[in-house]
Amino acid sequence: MTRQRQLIFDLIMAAPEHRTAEEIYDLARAEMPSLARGTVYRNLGLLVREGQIRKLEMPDAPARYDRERRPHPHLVCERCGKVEDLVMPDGLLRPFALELGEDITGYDLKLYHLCPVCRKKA
Amino acid sequence: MTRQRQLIFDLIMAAPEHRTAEEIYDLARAEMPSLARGTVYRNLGLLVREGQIRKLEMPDAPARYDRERRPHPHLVCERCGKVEDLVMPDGLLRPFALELGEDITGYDLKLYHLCPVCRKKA
DNA sequence: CCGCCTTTTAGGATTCATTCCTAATTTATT
DNA sequence: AATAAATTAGGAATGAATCCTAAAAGGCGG
Repeated sequence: MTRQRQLIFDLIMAAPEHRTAEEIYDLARAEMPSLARGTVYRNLGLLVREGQIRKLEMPDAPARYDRERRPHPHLVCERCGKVEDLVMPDGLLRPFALELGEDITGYDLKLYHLCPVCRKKA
Repeated sequence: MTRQRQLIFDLIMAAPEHRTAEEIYDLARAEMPSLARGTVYRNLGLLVREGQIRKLEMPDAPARYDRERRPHPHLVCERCGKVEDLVMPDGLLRPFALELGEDITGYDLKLYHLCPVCRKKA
């Protein structure tokens, strides 16, 4: 566990925001100006593979990273891309499990809306 | 409506596969060798904006295009990326509508599994 | 069918997120 | 502290997608 990996991990764990790699890079460089962009990407990938954090693919935008490791749906603003965590209601995917035979290994559920800030602008 | 746009549209409508832009480009060039890659991307974007087809963003892979315009969930093989359409059970998202106040503008639901071909290999 | 205006195309350059490369440094181990 | 293994900085490379421009095609009114 290197200083740079620790820093990246801490930054993600410190706040509920779903940041992009670039945002994490900028934040981290405020504390460690020599940090390389590639190091951020490599460690994010590593943390995801270890199951410590989650990667959130965003349509037509860079991926975001989520400190919450348990699977859950997301509410995404279709204008600005802001992301909020949602709670998965019990048994919501049951109809699919019944149809497909329980061999679902994961899911990705995004709901789109206009966040209050973007609604006001429009 | 140009020959190239018609060709791209026809190729998507002709088969249920969820192809990438590159696959569509290859198929189209078999019939029209002078077709430019940019023309494929531009027309796919155009067809999506018109609501004629749907764009499916795929994790760590190029986007795929779906001839079915009505919103619906997808079953995705986490190994090879093959995509199948699913039927959305009535009222599945109701719990969220109740919680969030009906202002959901769209959704994206992907279920991941291993397709039979990839299961056999593993 | 003809000219005129608008849209679209081919082809290549460009962008942007992300990955890869290598020598130098850091971390972990003995 | 010495050595082996892993990681870093920095920049080059990749790949999907977009953008640019001059040339070609569509589409219309006559």
